This record gives sequence, C-alpha cells and structure tokens, in this order.
Amino acid sequence: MSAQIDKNETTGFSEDEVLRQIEQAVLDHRLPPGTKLKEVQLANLFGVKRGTIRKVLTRLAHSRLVDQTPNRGATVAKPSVKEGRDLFATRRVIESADLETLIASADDRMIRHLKKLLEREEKAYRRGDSELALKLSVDFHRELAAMAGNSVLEEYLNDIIRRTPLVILTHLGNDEENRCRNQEHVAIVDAIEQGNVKKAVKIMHRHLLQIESKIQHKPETPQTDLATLLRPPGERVPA
Amino acid sequence: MSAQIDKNETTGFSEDEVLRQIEQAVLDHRLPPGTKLKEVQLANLFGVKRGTIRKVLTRLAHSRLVDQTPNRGATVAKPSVKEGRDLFATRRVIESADLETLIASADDRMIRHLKKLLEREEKAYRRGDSELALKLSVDFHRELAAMAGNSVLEEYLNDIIRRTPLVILTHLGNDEENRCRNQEHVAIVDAIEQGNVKKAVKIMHRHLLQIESKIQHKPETPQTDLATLLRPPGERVPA
DNA sequence: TGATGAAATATTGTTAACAATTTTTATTTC
DNA sequence: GAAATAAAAATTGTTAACAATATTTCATCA
Repeated sequence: MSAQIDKNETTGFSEDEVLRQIEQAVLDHRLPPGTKLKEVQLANLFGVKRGTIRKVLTRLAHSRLVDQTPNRGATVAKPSVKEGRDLFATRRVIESADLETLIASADDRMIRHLKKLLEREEKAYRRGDSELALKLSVDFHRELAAMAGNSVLEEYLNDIIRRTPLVILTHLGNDEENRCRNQEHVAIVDAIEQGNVKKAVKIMHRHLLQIESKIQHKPETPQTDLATLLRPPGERVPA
Repeated sequence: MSAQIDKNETTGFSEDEVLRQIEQAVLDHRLPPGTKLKEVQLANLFGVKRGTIRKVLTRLAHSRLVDQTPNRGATVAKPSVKEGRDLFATRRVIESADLETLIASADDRMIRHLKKLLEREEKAYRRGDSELALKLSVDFHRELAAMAGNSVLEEYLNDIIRRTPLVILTHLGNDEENRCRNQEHVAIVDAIEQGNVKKAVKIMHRHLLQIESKIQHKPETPQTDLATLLRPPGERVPA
C-alpha cells in the first residue's frame, strides 16, 4: 500500500467508473472472452457494494460485452463467428456512410487534426508501444465518426468498437497483424483530402476486410486470474 | 386461491413482459414523450415489485426510450430535432445496406412473403384499422432487415424503430400522413423483384425522407393519465 | 396577492439480511 | 479408480426496511 488514496484495498469507485474500467480492459485485449465475472470478487476488487457490480454487469450485458445466464452469473462474451462477421460488415456500412458525409464537409482543420493523430499513431508503432498505438488507432476511427456528425451512427460505431476486441480474441488471436495498419489510415486521410469519396470508401473496405476475412474458429485458451487481468497495464509486473 | 395466477388486480408480469408492454405502448403511439414514469405507480399497475420496475426503467433508458435523472425519476424520452434527424439518416443507411445484400439473395419465397405482408397491410388501411396497419408497416421494415441476414444491422434497425414513434410524436404529431405509405412499400418490393438495387434504394430513400423532412419543433402537449395510456388498445373505452 | 420558508408527503436510492440455486467437496459404493 | 450421492460452500437473486432527496402543501409575513 503505497501511493494511492486507500480505503480498503482500492478506493471506492462509482458505478460509471467501474463500467469504464471493465470496458477499457476489454478494449486493451486484457480481458479474454469467457472469463467468469463473479460479483463479490469484482465488488472487493473495486471496493464497491455488490449491488453496484450487479448493475454494471447488467449494463455490460446490454451492450453484449458480457453474457448473463440466470443463476449462473456473467462471463465475458464470446461472439460467434457469425456475429463477428456481421459486426465487421456493419462496421463497413457505417464507416462508409460516415466518410460520405464527412468528405462533403471536410475542412483543413479536420484534415490537420486527423494527420496529427496519425503521426502520433505511427510514432507509437515505431517506438513499439503497441498499447498506445492500438488506442490511437481506435481513436482515429472514433474521430472520423465524430466528424461525420451523426450521433446515432457514432453511438453504433462505438458499440461495435467496444465489441471488436472480443471478436478478435475469440477468432483470430492477439497478434500484431490483427491490428489496424497505420499506412492504410494515412491513405484514407489522403483520399478525404482529395475529396475522393469512392477511393476513401474503397480503402476503408479493404482496410476492414483485412481483418474481417480472417475470422474463423480458433482453439480454446485457458482462464487466467481475474485480478491480474483487470489491473491497468502500467501496474503490471513485467514477465 | 384458485389458480394462483392472481394477486392484486393484474396478474404478476415478468420483467421482460413489463418491458415489452411499455415498448409496445410507445410503438403504438400511446405513451407520449415526456410522460412521468413513477416507480410505485407502475409497480401497482403491473402487479410487480418496485425492483422489477426499476430494472425495466434502466433497460428502457439504455435503449433511449426513457430519460432517467438521478433522484428525479424517469420520463418517456423526448428526442431532440437533431437526434430525430440522425435517427432517420441512420435508418436510410441501414435499410439501403439491407436492400443491397437482400437483393443479392432474394428468392421467390421471400418475395411472396413480402407481398402477402403488404396485402394485409393494405387491407388494414382500407378497413381503417390504422392500429394494425401501423404494426404491419413496421413489420415490413423489420422483415426486410431479417431477410438481409445481418443480425447487427437488424438489432440496430429495431432500436431505431422503437425510438421512431417518440420522434414523430415530439416533432410531427400523430397524423395519418406521418405514416409509411403502403404503395411505396409495394414499389420497393417490385424493385426487389426486378433485382434493381439502385431503384429499390432510391425509393427507400424517398420513402424515409417523406417523414424525415417534416421533422421540426412542435408546440407542447399536456400530460395524460398513465394508467389509461398503458392499457392495451382493445380494452380502451371508445371516446 | 405573492414571496418565503418550514413542515408534510411523495419519490427515488441503498443496504443488509435472507432465500434460491449452483458448484464444489467429501463420502460411499461398486 | 469411476460413478453416484449427499453435505457443505459459494454464488446469485429478492426483499423489506431504511436513508436520502425532491416535491407539495400550507402557514406566515411583507
């Protein structure tokens, strides 16, 4: 017990904070599909009442990040191959639509903002900081959706983004090659800058199909300790 | 105690049934945006515990059918003009995508099924049964999505469909002219039958823009009695 | 009147204790 | 040892009582 403000083991989090932390753990590929999520264990881990965890699990179930079975608790969701394919197909539809409306209203400021994002992403890759690179790569797609300005499409894309790591871990594995390629992001921004909708959409499709086409059944992997998985990356002991 | 299926005035509903009934009330344009939803009142109405209502309200809030404010309860949601427009724009994107994949795999059985649906819809209109006509009109769109076979797009379209009545009631009013036109549905099926994607998409766009273009601010309407609103159409006393 | 504020009431939020169910462990039998 | 069974433990589900907050009512005063 050193730095943090302490109460029990952890400081008491709010319901929303607990939710975000679990979502982040999924996004970071730390929480593997199938992991059992026990209520008291989580409650102790986050220093909150069981009721809080209960609500969080229900919310996570609603966004399909966890599966809940009556009397048998919650586990991190394992999307089927079909669901994975449908998610990616939908993502293509949404991101294409976003590009179309975005390009119609793109100005210099937006382009510059996107390019800056991609620079940071590239640096993170070069530096080997794949944790940050992944985050920035996700941010790129989120930013496109935000710029398009349709809040419903944005909401849906965020939903898909949150679920995507589960598809990847369940059906492709946690390899570097199953990530967004920075150079493709660059190509998309170039097309946007040229105002070339068709080109931008084409590259986006290829970009997503890159991963999508590899979705297939994968052998099982064993369970790991929950407390370790939820601990943020920084605090983890190097292997 | 006869059959045990009785407790107070209403039989005890399950959480899912309560949810469905409220969703249906919204879909039928019976539950106007802004209506206060008090927990004990609903609990008595449905003959369930307050905790059940609590969970239902949370779920409804998650799908944006109700607004929840801490310590101040829940009301039927009043989507903003922006949200209404975004919903319709997204709906165009989704239904266009559905048409594209659907037409690629459409067979005679599907076409016949759709045509039968439209016949029933038309009859309901002629007969003046606008309650049924509305339901069948919604079913038409749902059926297209189901046939397209993408479960994620289907889920999203259903989400939009559930929210649409709130947009219409908040911003256009409950007139007959703010409903789907049967003849446009027919035209869409014709285009599907011809395998003409562009035409089908074009008609679909026009079809949705028909309503979408009328979204604008509308004067307020007064509150009505909640118990009346939730009572299914059949049981209501004619005015 | 109309504004102010204090009680009374109504409504939502939380909790700890209990019930119901599932999972694990231990025991027996073959 | 494997299978079957029973007891124990762990886990999830429910509830009623209480706490916290918001709303209404009503009396007071300028």
